[in-house]
Amino acid sequence: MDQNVFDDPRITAIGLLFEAGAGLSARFAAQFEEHGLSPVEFEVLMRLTRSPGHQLRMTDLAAQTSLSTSGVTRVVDRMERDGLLRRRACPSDRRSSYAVVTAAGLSRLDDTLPGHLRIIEEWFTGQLAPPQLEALLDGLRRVRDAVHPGATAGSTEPAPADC
Amino acid sequence: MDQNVFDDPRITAIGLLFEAGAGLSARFAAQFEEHGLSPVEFEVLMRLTRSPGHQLRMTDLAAQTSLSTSGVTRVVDRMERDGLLRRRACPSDRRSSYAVVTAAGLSRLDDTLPGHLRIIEEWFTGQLAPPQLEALLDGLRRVRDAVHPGATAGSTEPAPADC
DNA sequence: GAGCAACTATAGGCATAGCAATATTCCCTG
DNA sequence: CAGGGAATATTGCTATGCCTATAGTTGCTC
Repeated sequence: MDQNVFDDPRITAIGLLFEAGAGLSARFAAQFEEHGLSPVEFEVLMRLTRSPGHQLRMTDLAAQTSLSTSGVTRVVDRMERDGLLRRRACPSDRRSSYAVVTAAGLSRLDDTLPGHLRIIEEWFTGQLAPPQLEALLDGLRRVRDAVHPGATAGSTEPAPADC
Repeated sequence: MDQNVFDDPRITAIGLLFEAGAGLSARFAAQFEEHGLSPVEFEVLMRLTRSPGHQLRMTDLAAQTSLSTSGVTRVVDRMERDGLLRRRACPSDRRSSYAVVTAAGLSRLDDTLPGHLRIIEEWFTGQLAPPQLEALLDGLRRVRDAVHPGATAGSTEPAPADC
């Protein structure tokens, strides 16, 4: 085992990226919890709400989050039980069903977002001078586009209009 | 619900950070699996191996990873069963025990690291020109230091010499 | 030196999420 | 229009990790 590996600039770099992400994640999770949401539930709420009609097919929701389809089934189960979402059958394809954000879901997201944005600003974007931030984001964009797991909003084709 | 929220630069920024991280994580996980390691196991192996004596008390290991103490107990259980680690009692404090990397653990890490470094380079550091990368890392360092969960190597006081 | 609070590791119970299997539906091909 | 392969959502099983409780140890205070 070569001890020098730990000083490898690649190890340093990836360590920075993940430690920054972990620190932010922890703060996000704490704030989500104040509003009765888990990180995954918040993500689902965001993805659905930013989609046309505040809805998405289960499969598409899975593709846009880090969840598997069975994971989506279960998260939607929970959120439906809590009244944040409801399922709606797709009239044109009886295999598909849509997860739709309810008024309660929108309201919950409304309550949660201001604090969320405040945390992002306090611990991330506000830590850097504007040009520094731009440079950081440019780099991240580059990496994101390279590894792109297809998670960018709108990357999947819009759902059929009749659904 | 204000649709403009989704165009908020803070949302964009945090999205970039997390999508980049998620894409890299997925690739790492696939490569770890080729070597019979989970991401958490790799992290444990790294933290221990970079520590003096290739060992760390359970509590310190928990502090340096994203795991709780009970989580560490169980990961070390598995890795000990697989022969990658062993437990060693601390002679000066009978409450504590150390997780120590075995020869098999070092060898496993040796096998895994080259591919890991290759992935970092291919999808992260190699995606950017050197000055771009420096700018990105400067920004990340700034954010990391702000949110610092105390995970930086060597941040915890060195273990008593007799342990 | 007896009592007590803090610390350390572990075990039990619980929640979450992935994989594989399943049932249903769709669509294409002949 | 019949049949087979692909797609969709769900469920069972399993693995993982957190929270809480527990047992043992330490060190401080009186």
